[in-house]
Amino acid sequence: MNLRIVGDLASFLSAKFNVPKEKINIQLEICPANMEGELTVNCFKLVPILKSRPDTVTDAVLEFISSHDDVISAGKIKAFVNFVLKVASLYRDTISKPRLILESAKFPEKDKRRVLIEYSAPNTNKPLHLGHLRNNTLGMSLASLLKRAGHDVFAVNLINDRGIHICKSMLAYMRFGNGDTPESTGKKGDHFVGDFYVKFDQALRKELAELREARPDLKDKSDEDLFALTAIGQEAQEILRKWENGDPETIALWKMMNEWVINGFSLTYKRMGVTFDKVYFESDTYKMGKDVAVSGEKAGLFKRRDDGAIIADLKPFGLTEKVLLRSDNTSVYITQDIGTTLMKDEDFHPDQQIWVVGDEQIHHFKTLFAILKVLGYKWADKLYHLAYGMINLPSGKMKSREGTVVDADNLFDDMHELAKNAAIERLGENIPEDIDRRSEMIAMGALKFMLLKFNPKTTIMFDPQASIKFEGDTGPYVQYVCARINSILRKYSTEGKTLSPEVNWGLMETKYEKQLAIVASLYPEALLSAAEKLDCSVLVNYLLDLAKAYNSFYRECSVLNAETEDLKMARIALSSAVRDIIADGLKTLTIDIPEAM
RNA sequence: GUUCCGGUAGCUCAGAGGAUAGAGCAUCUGACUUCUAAUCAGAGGGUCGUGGGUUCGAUUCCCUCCCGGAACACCA
Repeated sequence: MNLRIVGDLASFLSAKFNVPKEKINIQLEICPANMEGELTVNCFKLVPILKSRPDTVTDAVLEFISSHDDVISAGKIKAFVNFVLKVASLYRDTISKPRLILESAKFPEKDKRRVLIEYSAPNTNKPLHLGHLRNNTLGMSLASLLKRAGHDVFAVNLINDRGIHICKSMLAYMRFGNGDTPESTGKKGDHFVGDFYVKFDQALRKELAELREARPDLKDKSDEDLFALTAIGQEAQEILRKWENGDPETIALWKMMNEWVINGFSLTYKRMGVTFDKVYFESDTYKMGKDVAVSGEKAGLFKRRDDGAIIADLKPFGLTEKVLLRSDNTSVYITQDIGTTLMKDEDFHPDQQIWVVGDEQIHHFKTLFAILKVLGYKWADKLYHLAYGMINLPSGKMKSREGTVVDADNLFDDMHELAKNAAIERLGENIPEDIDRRSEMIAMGALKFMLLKFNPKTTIMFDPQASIKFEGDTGPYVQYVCARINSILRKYSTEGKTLSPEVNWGLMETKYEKQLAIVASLYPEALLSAAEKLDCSVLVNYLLDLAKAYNSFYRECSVLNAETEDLKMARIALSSAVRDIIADGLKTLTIDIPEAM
């Protein structure tokens, strides 16, 4: 919102209190509904800047505002100055230049950065579930948001395609596969492989039970401890060894099964709209970072322990010692992450790297960032772990063993079906040809919106009965506003009329119209605040506010049946501007909008 | 044990020094011969986990404690 009166007030206060104008940052607020006025200056916030008493500041602000040309009325309550703008001034400074609003939702050129976002990072042993959907949605929407705000953004995926987990699926396939393939069974590749992972787990649990039966002394050991004592566990580890030694048969099976899974993932990604600038595979990167550990030790940055292991001392960072290279010269998880971080830096030269990874890895990333600081990389303090919370079900945590995991593809299908049924119910006889396309946009919009509405770090509760909604604070609620406006614009153009460049904005005098104009003009603040905080929920909640303001306006102020042709024109211009802003916002969040609903 | 995150309406969540703490859902009332009711208007519903402190002012910042979750590997 760029009101003339704000700049004028800053000049006035600057002169009166002898404070440089640049220091006077006035954030106008929307006046609470139960107060007299439309806009508010919170004078408490100016007190420290102007180094004066609240009363003095408030009186000065009130004096200036009430005598300003743009103002109809003003008053103060405590240290709040509430005022009402002249209608023409309000529109002049807000919605009458919609293109300007959209254009100013961008960081200035000098703040432009190169940002690299890594997200998704799936394991290739089973299909994606709701937790992955939160990751993917957060990652792709954040990438899109930062791009929209003016940064150069690169998104990468690091697929975890090697390790014991895929060996488990391979072993189960060797045992129970009968040479089936996704093609021969008609199953999506990731689900096909995931089923074998489940079969492995079932066989393992059977062996674990037998082992505990036969060896009472092991009864209290954890599954992890006993894994290497089971025949099936040993066999899986043998496959991992063969893989590491490049055994051709093992490699061939591994390649085949990974391809199945990744083909399956790409269908899910496509449906969500997930894309990457580059995809890394852990099978290529898992040995990286060793040389950094070694050269870091030579440079005196890391220590060599008596047994030969290389260790980073992170006590200055409030952390403990961390092994980077074992005494047998093999690397650990974090060593690999050091390597891939450096590789991504080489590949993209970003100013900032962001990882979208669950909050259970907060400690890991603190450690990683500390090590990179020890290594002296100047960009190390810009690294950011977007740590998001888990998703719980009413029954508690999602557990694959208990079959309570919400499968991504199934969820998509369920939501699509529900959206379609809801549409058919509303449309009655007139089922449009593109009903499936529409239902898909509504379903995916509802899902993404739901996942983005919460602050990323909160643990969220997903109740299928309650969370799958198309009414209230949802994506479809916002989409629906666009559909309504589209409908108005369609009807208007079939009247043979086009939007006039001459709009008399000042004709719109109701509180609904003015409120809508004010909220709409706050779009740049919302978008940039979301980008600055790396938090899409800021933008989501803004779009809900704007959609609400439009729906109130819609009910109270008829557009096509406005009293005069000029008023109709003005309301159409207002509606059109709101539609463009909402469309821009939803697109920024990677949410599509159906033309009609 | 240490560290981190959370505790706000019946439920799911916003608010992060400022006005009488908000939204959606659920419950109840009202509004479709009207530009799309996936909508709108209204009602009820709160000791902002507890106890202290900081100040003009604290749900917000600091400390105590209680409750829930997570992390603290030579696992990934």
